[in-house]
Amino acid sequence: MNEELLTIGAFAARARLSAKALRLYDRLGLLAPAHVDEASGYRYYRADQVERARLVALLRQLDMPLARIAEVVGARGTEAADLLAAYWADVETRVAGQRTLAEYLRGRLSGRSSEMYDKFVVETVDVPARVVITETRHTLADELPAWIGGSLTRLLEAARECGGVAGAPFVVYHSEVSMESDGPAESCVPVADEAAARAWVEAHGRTWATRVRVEPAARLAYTRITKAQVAHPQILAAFEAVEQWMGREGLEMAGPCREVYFADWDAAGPGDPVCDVAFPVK
Amino acid sequence: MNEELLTIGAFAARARLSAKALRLYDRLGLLAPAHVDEASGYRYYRADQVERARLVALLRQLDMPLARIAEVVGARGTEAADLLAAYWADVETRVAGQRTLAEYLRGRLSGRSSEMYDKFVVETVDVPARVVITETRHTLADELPAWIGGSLTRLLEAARECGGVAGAPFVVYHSEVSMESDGPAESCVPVADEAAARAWVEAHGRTWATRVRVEPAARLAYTRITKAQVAHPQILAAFEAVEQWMGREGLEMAGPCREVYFADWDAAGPGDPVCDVAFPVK
DNA sequence: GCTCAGCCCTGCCCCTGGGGCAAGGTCAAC
DNA sequence: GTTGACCTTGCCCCAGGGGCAGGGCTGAGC
Repeated sequence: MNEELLTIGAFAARARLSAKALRLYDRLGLLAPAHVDEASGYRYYRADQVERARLVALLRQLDMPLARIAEVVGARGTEAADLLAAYWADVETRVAGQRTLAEYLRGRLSGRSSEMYDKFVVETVDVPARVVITETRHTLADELPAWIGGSLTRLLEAARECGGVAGAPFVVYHSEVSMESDGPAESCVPVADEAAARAWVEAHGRTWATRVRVEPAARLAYTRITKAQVAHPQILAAFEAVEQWMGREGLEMAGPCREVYFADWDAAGPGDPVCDVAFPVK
Repeated sequence: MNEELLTIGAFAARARLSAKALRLYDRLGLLAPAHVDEASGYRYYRADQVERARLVALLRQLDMPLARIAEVVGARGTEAADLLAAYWADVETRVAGQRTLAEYLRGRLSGRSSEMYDKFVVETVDVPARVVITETRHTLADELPAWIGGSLTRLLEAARECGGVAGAPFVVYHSEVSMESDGPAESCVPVADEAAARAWVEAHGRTWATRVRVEPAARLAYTRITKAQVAHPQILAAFEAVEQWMGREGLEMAGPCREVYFADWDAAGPGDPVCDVAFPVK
């Protein structure tokens, strides 16, 4: 070899990685040694592989999964920078949500209820019985926003042929929707004309399993949240706050929780109120 | 039972947790069922345990380890809020460091070297040979700042009896110090009087394995960083930047890397320059 | 050429926080 | 009494390695 080859230990020291990690990366095809002795199995690395190994090590410092690291180090040109930027934007989004939740929990654990009221103002409102057209689906939390968007768009369009939209669209969670549990969730749009709705569903409702039902009158305990708060996990703080408030007020839950979208989602900024997180109470 | 007991499935639904998770929390003692049927092994929970379970679920949304969650839910009064605040502050610190590193890497991967120069200006300086008193220790990255602080404090005090401090203290990394690899690192304080230093070490140097040596003259490639940048993992960006610069300039590494602390650490603010990240070059 | 320390190899079990499945026991409604 | 939904334990799986055991390789000194 005219190029000096490094043993795994020497290479590990230069790359700021452990030999164990290098063997793993070899097995995963992320960083293969330049040469492997067939008889002994010894791995030998070229000095110019240090740069790639260093990059892997630095990306691991960002807790990037090895699969995504493989994409980054395999990308050409500015694509690698774009992949990194996308990954880091995801991290920042997640941390921002967790930050909101942490602030809420800190207030709750400290027992200073004034801080809680600062964060979530809970009130009640009576809503009459209404006819709604609905779609129901099992989905996980990460796909929920996309499904809600599509579903409400379809229902709002259909509502025009059912006497028009007669109230704010809402989504009912018949069971928990989280990263593990998949609901079901039911998106609902109130319409003015029940007969027209039943006719429309009869004619067009098969594609998305659209149904018509009467949402009974209820008293709702709710808190108003902003567009930025409508996401996991920070929205859990709002649900929690309403439930805590119900407990303090001695109100019992009378049905599944829901999110009421009373504003134009697309036109709203992150800080604008767009949604009420609500529970039916007795 | 006058209190209605919930089966694990019903309890899981109310608590927004999986039955699997509840069994794990039971085994870890984090959330024991109110009653376990001896014959069947069935777990039964009281409705008032939902609150604790919800809290666990929310803390898990913050990626808090179960061991720390156990501390939080077991704490009384405002202690729980303090533990949460401490945990979240750790997270924010870590993410802030990763954010800095991510920004550096994005600039590097995008290939726009101007951005790199914006972030790290690398220069060279010639330093003469000097007599230093040193302490050497194996330590991991998380304990490194505490050790550096204590060690340099001790050495600066000792230096007063060795003719005084004759230059900026520095720390030499003879091998990688990270979360996995433990160095060794060597803290050094230049002193004016070699004979006095050797006498002092002879008399008092056993406690901390203090030694005296001559640091040879060298040309250093270095970049200046702020107090906020002196932490893992973001400081790795500075080391990387200097090495990249050396590669472009055709300079070869001539010894172990080091951090030179030229300013008063305690008096500096997060944005003040306090440290040079340096490599000896040929 | 021999020896011995220091590398290196593979393989196995460990960690966290569960998910998923199989085999079998229970419970409640019909 | 049956049936189907629910519950139990136990085992294997994931990432991203750490740590150790048992054995092979290599190179420097003699």
